[in-house]
Amino acid sequence: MTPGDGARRRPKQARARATVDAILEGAKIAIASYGFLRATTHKIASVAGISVGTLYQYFPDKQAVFGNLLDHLSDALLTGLKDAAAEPSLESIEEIATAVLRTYVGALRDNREAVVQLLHQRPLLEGPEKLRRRHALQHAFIERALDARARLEVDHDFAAYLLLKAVWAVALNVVEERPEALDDGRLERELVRLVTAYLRSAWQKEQPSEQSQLREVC
Amino acid sequence: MTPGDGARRRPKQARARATVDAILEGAKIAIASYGFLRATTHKIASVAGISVGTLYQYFPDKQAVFGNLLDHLSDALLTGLKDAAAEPSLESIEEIATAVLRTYVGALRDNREAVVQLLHQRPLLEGPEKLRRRHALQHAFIERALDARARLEVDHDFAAYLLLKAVWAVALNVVEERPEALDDGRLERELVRLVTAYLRSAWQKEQPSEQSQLREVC
Amino acid sequence: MTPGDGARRRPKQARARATVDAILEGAKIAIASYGFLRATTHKIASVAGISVGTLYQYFPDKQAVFGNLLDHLSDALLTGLKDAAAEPSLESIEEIATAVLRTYVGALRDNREAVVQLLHQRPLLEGPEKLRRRHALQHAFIERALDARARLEVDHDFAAYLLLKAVWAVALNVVEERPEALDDGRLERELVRLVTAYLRSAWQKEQPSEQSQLREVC
Amino acid sequence: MTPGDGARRRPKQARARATVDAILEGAKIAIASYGFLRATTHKIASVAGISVGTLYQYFPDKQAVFGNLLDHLSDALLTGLKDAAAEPSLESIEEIATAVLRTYVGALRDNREAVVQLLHQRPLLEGPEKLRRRHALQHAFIERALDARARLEVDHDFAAYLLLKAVWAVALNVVEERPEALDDGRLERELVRLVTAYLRSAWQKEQPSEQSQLREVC
DNA sequence: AATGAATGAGAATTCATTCAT
DNA sequence: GATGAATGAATTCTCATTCAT
Repeated sequence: MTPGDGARRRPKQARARATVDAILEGAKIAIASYGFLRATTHKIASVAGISVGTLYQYFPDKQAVFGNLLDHLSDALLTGLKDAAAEPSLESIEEIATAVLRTYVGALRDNREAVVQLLHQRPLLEGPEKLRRRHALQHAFIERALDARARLEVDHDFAAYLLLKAVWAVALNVVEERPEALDDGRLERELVRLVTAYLRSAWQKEQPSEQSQLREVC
Repeated sequence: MTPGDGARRRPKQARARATVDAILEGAKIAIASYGFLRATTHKIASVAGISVGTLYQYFPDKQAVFGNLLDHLSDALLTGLKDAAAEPSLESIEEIATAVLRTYVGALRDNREAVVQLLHQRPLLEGPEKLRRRHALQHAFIERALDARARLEVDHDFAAYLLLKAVWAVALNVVEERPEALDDGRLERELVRLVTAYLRSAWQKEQPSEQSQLREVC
Repeated sequence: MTPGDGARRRPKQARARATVDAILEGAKIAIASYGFLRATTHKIASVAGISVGTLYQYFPDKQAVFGNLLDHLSDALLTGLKDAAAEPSLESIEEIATAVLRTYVGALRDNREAVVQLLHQRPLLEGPEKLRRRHALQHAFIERALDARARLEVDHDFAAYLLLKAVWAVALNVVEERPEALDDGRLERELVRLVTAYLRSAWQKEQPSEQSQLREVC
Repeated sequence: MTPGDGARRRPKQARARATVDAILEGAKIAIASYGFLRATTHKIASVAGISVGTLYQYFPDKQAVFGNLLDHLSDALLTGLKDAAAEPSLESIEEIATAVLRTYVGALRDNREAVVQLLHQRPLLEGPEKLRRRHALQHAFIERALDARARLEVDHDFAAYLLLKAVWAVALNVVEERPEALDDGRLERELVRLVTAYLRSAWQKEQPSEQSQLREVC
């Protein structure tokens, strides 16, 4: 039911590597231009400047192309997030959230069209297993950040999940429907507010005060 | 690009109305059973207990069927929300948010499968115009609620948009991936927290205190 | 691995029945004209005077078309054989063999091209299960004939199998390569000789004499 | 319609000869492993341990590969048959038939999978011309054997043809469907019976007795 | 109004063959 | 000579839509 999405052949030569990149780039452009449903293998190949046959020499099927593209984009995003959160100078929740979300929003700005289309289709592209595994990554990362700094009333797993989905969806939809908010900083600012406010609100009550607590933890 | 989605004929007789309903119900079931991409017109008609030909007598094309179904679901939801929010006994933000979100989550629980599949496809089903218009409804409603009760630092439009998207996405994903949270009340509770925390945080600073302010407004 | 070959829909109307027949006829002609490997679904549909879509409305896939055609031809053949062998006036092995093989050869004469191509592909068209089951029919029939009339040194099952294959293959190849022998009676005569000689030779030794034995049995 | 099947280049060096052999062996294995239809040029090359390009340096097209493989197998078989029949100590029809068919069946046992798949496809692989020519070889041989030893009622050509086809088909089918009979000697024994009985039956009537006649001839 | 048979453009995928390196 | 990347025509199958009955 969930098709594999590994590359069909491990490209050994430089030309082959370039072709794989061209295909992924072609897929990104084709999705952006025609939309997910209209991005046929022939169009992808055509945009990539190759023939269908070549596409199928490197990917077992259409899903694999999108799957790989998704992997690429996700990886790029995740790497950015890790770097942003690892910055030791960050102290308050606001600071961390700001750094992380700035990266998030920035990554989105760069790919816009394709990302939006593609990411909206994740449930179709990947079986629940794959999906959960992929999320586990970003997830684990956020959860770890939470664990390190605070004790919440909610289980951290669900809090991380909720924030991830909320941020994700808002950002994704803004790209499509309110692109101006992507550029004028409103998206970033309000996402920071959303995340920060939620986390503060979930702080365990017995702790002295939000302010002192925060000082202590960070 | 965005096909029309009005019904082809305005059904005046009861029988015709029943047929339309059967088709919409069939579409919902077909989507739930086979997934969005595999819900063909033949399957819809078959589930509805009619023939394809008849389906096309009431709807100009497939998109119209899904469009109408989406309208139905949205309308039902919106009505529920309105009723929930109109309840005069509600006072604090928590109370209002709780009432509204309880309705939201409840509606989701009832339709699960179909709703998830269908709603995930909205960006594909409808052009941006339609989408924006549809949102405008729920939107306007929430915005109005905000206007009536508070002055935020952010423009109310964007705040409403952000909350709508966040709540929507979280709820939708939970149905698919964390169904237990749908039933044990966690989803509802945390959504309330998310919305309330965000709104409090966005409160304009010059206002005396959250509590007094709230009393005044409501 | 072995695709189903039942009809996709049970045709209710006369037109549908006619279409199914047209498809089978088209398949037969297409095979005869282009050969088995070149008989594409489009060619079959085209020869049948319909569109591909219609073909797929009645058969789940290409194999099913050939499978059904095979069934038809086999059934026709088998019926002929039964009738031929049931004739009560037949007494000696020669007479029975002659009657049966005349039917066999006659059936072959009528369909020639298509039959040959199609029957040569049986191992591809049908999984071993289906194949064995199909054979079981003709087989059981021959075996019964043997049982009724004689005791052989060999197990009747293998004798029947051997004769079936031998006769089948010779006849099939003659259609292709020595069509003249099909028409001038040589094929029929020599097949009778082959079958009769084999059976006589396999007669159990302890029996008095071939002649008397034969009288007795028949 | 029937593509050429000579080797593209006449390999003079030992290395080239080894490559050709590797390709033929690869084709045999590929057929045995994947079946005739799925034995692609890439698979053949891959199994042979070379690249597609190299394959096409030695064979003009795919058919040529199979054609050559068929030649090889046939030649090997024919040589075996000749040797078997040339044995001067053989006297009766039974003895000759036994010797020849033992070789036949033995050759089959050694190649099983590939042979079956390949030989079933002969009518597809080769035009009628080629087919007739190829048969002519085995054929001429058998016919000569007949001429040397007996006078039949039938023309020897047709008798040889019939026996060849019958034996061939039975043996081929047994490999697939009754492999046990290939190993326990039943196949061989009954084929001998079939051939011997047929030939005896076709003996010209005016001859004194089968036994004396046979002595005389051999 | 309803039916369901027919349509055919379009999509995914395969594989024999070529050719630049 | 060898390689393997690239090609693209050909094939199977799907499904939204039409239309004769």
